[in-house]
Amino acid sequence: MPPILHIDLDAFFASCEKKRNPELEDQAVVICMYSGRGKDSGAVSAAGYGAREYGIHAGMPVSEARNRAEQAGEDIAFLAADKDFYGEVSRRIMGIVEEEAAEVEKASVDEAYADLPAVGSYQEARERAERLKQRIKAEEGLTASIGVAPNKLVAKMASDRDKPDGLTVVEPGEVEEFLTGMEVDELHGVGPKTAERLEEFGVRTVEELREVSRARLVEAFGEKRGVSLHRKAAGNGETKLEEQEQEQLSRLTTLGENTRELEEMAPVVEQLAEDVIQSLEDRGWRYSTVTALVITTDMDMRTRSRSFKTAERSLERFQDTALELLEDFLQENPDAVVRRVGVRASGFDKGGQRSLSDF
DNA sequence: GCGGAGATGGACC
DNA sequence: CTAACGGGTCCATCTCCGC
Repeated sequence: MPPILHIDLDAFFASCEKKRNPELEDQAVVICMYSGRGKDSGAVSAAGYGAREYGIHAGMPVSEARNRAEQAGEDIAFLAADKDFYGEVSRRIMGIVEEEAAEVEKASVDEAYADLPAVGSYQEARERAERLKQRIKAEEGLTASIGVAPNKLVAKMASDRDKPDGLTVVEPGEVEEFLTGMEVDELHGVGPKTAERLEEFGVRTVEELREVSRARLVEAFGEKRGVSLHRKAAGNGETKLEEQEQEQLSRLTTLGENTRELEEMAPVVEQLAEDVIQSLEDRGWRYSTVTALVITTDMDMRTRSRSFKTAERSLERFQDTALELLEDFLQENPDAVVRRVGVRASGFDKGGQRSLSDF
């Protein structure tokens, strides 16, 4: 089995900011997504290693992160996320990866799987991975952690083993040993909910999971998830790299204030729809399904969607449909109060037909 | 049974 | 007030419906 690499850029957003502003070099950094409500309303998008020491992590409310920073008495920099900038840095680094690899699958802005041209051994793969790390450091000033393993699942977990600036090689014969002692939620794709359900089975570790029969897992989790859990426990992962096709495109925002007045949400929804349609137009895609997304004040996400028989590209059609769906939702949920709204396009027709401006 | 559509939930970054 | 809370994507499951 030829080795697969998983490249993970360390504390990527924080590292991008430090690179842009060297004064931050020795400071703990927190990257935030602000909602625009209060001064600290928002969530932590990413925390640099310095900030993680104080228990600050992605997904945490900014206000809580501020409390922790204060308690620690540490001067931590809180910065607003600049996704466009991170995207640019990402593109350049992915370019380096593409030069060093035979095939690359970008998994997110800061992660990629890669497969190497004609490597004969894991030793050789290790050397190539070292070289890739060095190039990223020399050319972009960022460190990466790399996992090398027989499949994507193990490569991903291996890149996580030694961070930052790590390199972990797991040869085929070492997979079992690598997984030994791990808790189930350390398996990529097994989150808190699944871990909790497994605990009811008396399963906490990967070794314990491996002892559960495939049939029982399927019975408890359904066909796909059951089989997938069974495979994961054995360190059996996908070996094929393929760039995943985008299948949906959404925009979501937090309202100035909670409301259930359609008129207050309408301009926001129309703007979000415009953004989505613009993106589709840039790509030359048409949509056939429109979804209205609502996050209520209790943070519950609700959706309403409608599909058309043929793919559309009209902005008005999209806006009108989204607003109708939103209206339906409000009518069916007289107690719901809306905090955030969003729209989504899916069911793409990426085929030939381009917009008129292309002719 | 099998498909598509629609709604929801889990997971990850 | 009994906590606080972004934006985005993918995948799986369940239900319903027409066939």
